[in-house]
Amino acid sequence: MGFNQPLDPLLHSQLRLAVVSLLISVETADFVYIKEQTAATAGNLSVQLDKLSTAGYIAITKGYEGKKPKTTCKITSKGVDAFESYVKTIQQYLKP
Amino acid sequence: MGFNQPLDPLLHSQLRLAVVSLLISVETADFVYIKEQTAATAGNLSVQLDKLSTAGYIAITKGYEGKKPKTTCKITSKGVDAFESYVKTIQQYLKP
DNA sequence: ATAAACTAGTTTATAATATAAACCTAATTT
DNA sequence: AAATTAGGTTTATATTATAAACTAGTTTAT
Repeated sequence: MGFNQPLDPLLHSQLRLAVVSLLISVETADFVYIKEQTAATAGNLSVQLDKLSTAGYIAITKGYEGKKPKTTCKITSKGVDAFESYVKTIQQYLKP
Repeated sequence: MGFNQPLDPLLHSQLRLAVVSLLISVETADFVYIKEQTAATAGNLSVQLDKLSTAGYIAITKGYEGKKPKTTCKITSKGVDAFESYVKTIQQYLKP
């Protein structure tokens, strides 16, 4: 219980935290929906989804809905673990 | 109550959040103590204290203890407000 | 008394991040 | 068929965080 426990840098980013938080609550969401909910720009979202995916925090599936491309995201168990751990850690900063 | 409310970028930094959180709990602390508690490097701490001070979130007093320089920090009411607001905002990301 | 090491920081340089702007491909509308 | 829209990705730039190097002075050892 101090002020020196590291906060997972992958989650300590407004947009990535919002994405993971959203995915935890809905379990699956597509690019456009996430973009709307987080009010992010498409470019930024694309980059941050990539990072979360590379880290294994989310799984990205690319497919089509009719003729339109559709990118679907789902949180992984690793992502859930990381989020829960992040929450515990930052809570210590919030109520000391 | 969504995933798009901005987190004060001044507080959404591990070290600055730790500093402000610490100062809220102790009311006054010197450079060396903050450095120990947060396990920060002196350079990083110096920069981040400066930013918090410039923003008016903390007040920095430079004096001497005997012959040694002593930098003392204290949170301001603006800093308290900002911290409380930050806590409320990030809580919405943490328990959606 | 002087060199070596230590304290308390600051400044500067570098690496990492976030963001926006520009771009791409295909589909739809006019 | 030209322009617009949808769904993204890539690239360039600005901001941030961090460490490394440096400054100024003090204490300790020689």
